[in-house]
Amino acid sequence: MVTRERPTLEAVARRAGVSRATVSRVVNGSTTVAVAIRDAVNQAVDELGYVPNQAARSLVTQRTESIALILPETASRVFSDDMFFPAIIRGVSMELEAADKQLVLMMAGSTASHDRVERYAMAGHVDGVMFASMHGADPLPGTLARLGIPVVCSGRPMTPAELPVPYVDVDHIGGVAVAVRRLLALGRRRIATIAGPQDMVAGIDRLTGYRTALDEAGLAEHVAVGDFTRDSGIQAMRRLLADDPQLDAVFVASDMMAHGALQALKDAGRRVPEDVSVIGFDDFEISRLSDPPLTTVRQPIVDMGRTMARQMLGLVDERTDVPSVVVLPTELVVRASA
Amino acid sequence: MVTRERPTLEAVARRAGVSRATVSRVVNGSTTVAVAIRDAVNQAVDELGYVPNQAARSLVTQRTESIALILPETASRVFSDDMFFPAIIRGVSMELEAADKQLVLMMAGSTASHDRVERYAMAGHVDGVMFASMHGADPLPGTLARLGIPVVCSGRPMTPAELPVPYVDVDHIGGVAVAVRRLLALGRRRIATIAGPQDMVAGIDRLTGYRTALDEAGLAEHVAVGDFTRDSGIQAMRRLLADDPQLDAVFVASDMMAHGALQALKDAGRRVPEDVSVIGFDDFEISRLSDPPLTTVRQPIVDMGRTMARQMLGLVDERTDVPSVVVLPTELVVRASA
DNA sequence: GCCTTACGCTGTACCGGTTAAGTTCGGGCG
DNA sequence: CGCCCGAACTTAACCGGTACAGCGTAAGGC
Repeated sequence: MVTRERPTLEAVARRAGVSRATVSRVVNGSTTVAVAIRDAVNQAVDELGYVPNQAARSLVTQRTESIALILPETASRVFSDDMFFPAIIRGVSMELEAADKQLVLMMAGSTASHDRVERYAMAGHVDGVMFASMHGADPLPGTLARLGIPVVCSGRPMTPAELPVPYVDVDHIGGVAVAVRRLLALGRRRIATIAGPQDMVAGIDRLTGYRTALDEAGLAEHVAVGDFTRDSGIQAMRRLLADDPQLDAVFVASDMMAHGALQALKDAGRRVPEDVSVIGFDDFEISRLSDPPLTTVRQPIVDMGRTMARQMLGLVDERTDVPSVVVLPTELVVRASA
Repeated sequence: MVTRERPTLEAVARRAGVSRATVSRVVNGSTTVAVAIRDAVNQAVDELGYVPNQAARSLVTQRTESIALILPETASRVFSDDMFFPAIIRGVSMELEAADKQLVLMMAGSTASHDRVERYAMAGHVDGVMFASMHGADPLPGTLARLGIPVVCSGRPMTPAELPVPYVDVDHIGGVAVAVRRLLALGRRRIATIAGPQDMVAGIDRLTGYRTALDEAGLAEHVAVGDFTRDSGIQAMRRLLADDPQLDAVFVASDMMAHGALQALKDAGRRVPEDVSVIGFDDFEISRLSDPPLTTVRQPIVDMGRTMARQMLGLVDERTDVPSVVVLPTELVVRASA
């Protein structure tokens, strides 16, 4: 493995017969450089195959042109079958690529890796840190923000509002309200819910939306809690059926759990939508293809990623026109299950 | 946003009353440093919250402690519904995290982004580059390897073997052979296949496996080609049925296409497995849950990611005991569809 | 014709670490 | 007692860029 010597600015300068400083100016935005010299330098750059050394550049500019995305789960939990994180990554990646920034991906499931993330950001290895969907009142975003590192979260952070960090979220409550209203319009009156984990804002807000809507209709609530996975949806649906065999509708706080619920309902001999109406939340690809196809509240996950990345780019450029909070709309997608 | 001044080695040295060099030796493996001094330095580090500046370190060590993973697809295609890339990322990430290296994720769908990747690696921003599942005879891995940059591919590269790059792959041909043999054992004789894209080794090898096995049995082949997506599976299955309404089995080169095929068979009024046996390739999570559950050839994707990462770590450490080619076994997982 | 000004380039001091070479000092040995 | 040696630390030379002060030159003003 011949680690070929990479040419330096110095080498280019010698070949073009100018000074390092001039080459530097040409390589960056060539402001106020004579055309003849600029051409000579560019030719030397091409001939030597010169590429600026990022470490040297970062050392003086204090910028790395790369942004971290933290997935606050252990690697094994992140990519089970849920398409949330992949979609976030996709949105973020599109936007960063367009801005010619690099994406550094970090899992941070354990407390140990929390330190790792903090040290990493402190080491100046990235210009900013984005968090995808946090659990509980994670102090890390606040900590980093206090250190002057640009931070953006997907999902409203649960930390006390001492130091507010910018975030992008979707209208959970409004989306759920529309879903529950559809169940009511279908004549359903025993409407249960499978809620998400109550240490995540997405879990809490969707449950709040359900409660509010049911309250308005003067109906009794019926709640089972899952953790957004398919299996937990199966378990929760079984509990709901055991508690109230007469239930005629269920709002499920994630599509993965909704697929579990469909499975459990089928196993219990209930027909969907004839006996029980089911509405999910997410609108993953597979929800079009389930049996029956799932009515669900669509949240624009890729857009969340893009928006988060755009906020971040605004922050690192110290632009003042970046909205620090963005709430994207949700939309009811009606299919066969309700 | 108060960009707090980060303490430098110099500051730590002053506070501990020693020289920069000594602090440096303590911060890295503290070889031959007196205990008293070491403790004093460590205390100063803690008090100041010192974290070494990665750019400065990289500049002199010529190492960045981070590794790139290239997904040779545009961002929008990578995370459609296929779990291949997420699983690779997961495996790679686990292994790199354990080695305290960072993962830089890059999409490289277009030719333009090819240059971006090349320039990025040349700029010394990463210590090595891993490629996930390439199309055609991509010259990029060879180019980088020639420049002395450690490279590992997932999937045997199709480039002419001028400069062989290390890779990890699975036993496509053996796995497919086992699958086809099962179809034969079930008494099937009109066995079709839905092949993967013929510009990818995974597509080519799986088709070869099918052809070989059918050849041995003295049966005629019946091929339709898809591109690993569910939709292409639906289309291909329709063509196969139109060509030979009597077919009694189909080996499908990916689970996503197999799910499409199941859909198309159901639409055409065929029962699985009574009328037609179906075997897929991948063993994604959802294949346990399809109707009927899918018999499939399991490939250990997460392990591929891990193995790839381990090879890479060996290369950057210039260890000589790293196998440059690893072929992982596949395994037939029998469920209801065949 | 001389001085001012602007322009364009060069020289060089950093950025914050690592590491080879140099210095100091205590102890073993002849 | 002097010499030599090694351990433990300091000094200083890089790594490869950026940016700022400075300087030469040509154009412009009077």
